[in-house]
Amino acid sequence: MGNLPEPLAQRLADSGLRATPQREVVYQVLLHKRDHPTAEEVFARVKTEMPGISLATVYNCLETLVTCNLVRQVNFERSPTRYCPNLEPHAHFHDEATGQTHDVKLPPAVLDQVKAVLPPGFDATSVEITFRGAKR
Amino acid sequence: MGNLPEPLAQRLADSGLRATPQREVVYQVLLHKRDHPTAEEVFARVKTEMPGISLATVYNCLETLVTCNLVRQVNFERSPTRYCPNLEPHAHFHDEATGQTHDVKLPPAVLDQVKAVLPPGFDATSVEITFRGAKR
DNA sequence: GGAATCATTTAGAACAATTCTAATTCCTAC
DNA sequence: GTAGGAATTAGAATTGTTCTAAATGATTCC
Repeated sequence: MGNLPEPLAQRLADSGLRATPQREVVYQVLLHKRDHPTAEEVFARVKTEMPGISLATVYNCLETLVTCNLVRQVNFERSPTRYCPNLEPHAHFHDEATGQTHDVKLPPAVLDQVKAVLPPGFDATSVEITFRGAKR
Repeated sequence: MGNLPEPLAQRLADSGLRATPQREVVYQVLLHKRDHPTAEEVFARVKTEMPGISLATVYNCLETLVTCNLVRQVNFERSPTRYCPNLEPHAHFHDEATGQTHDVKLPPAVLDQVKAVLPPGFDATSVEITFRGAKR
């Protein structure tokens, strides 16, 4: 609602951006109910407080918050699905410079360690590990 | 888990499906150049051998191969991007029954172990770990 | 061997999520 | 206050994928 937890204005300013009402409301909505909403869901929630806001603005604000490192996108970037016939357990390394995806061998011990972070009651059928970065 | 062409007919039969020329060519194309192609790229490659094939069929074949566990999709399921204001290092657990996404705490030691699987020359700026399964 | 049945393929339309465009409004500095 | 950049907006456009309905192909069962 009205009050912003100050990181927002500060972080935006650091990036040379303004703290607008729309950005504040979008950020508040994300902080308020942390159920990993989609852009459409954020839009619906924001509209109850700011009925005039547009979907495009919600997308813009989300993008801004992501670039300020205040918010993470879970399903990362929107690119076509890729297919891989390698059935061994492996991670993927996505080279942001070239757009190429490389397989990275995943030792069973590491995979076990990763699976062990799940609290009781969480039964995973699959794990996906994806790195992004640049390859020399 | 060999990569010979033979498993194809067998795996398909196991699932009550037929080994059609289209499915064979799509699978061959994936085996032949393992650069994680998109559906469009597969389509382009397959057309050189089977000019009449349609894009819809390529999508169908890829889906079939995925359900037979002969191929993995890298960018997983096609659903809207989700946003998360939790900036602590954490993994995500996607509950396939409810569609909900939960944060899972990621101890620094595990994160370090995971980062250590990268061969020299791979500089990662981020890692994303996603589980899928069901929560009791 | 021929009809009945079912799987598969196909072209194109439909769809959903997102991004783009161009016009407008809003700030912030001079 | 006015110029200039930043942000917002509605709606169109784009992209990747799925759906639909018709045509084709393979199997089964007499």
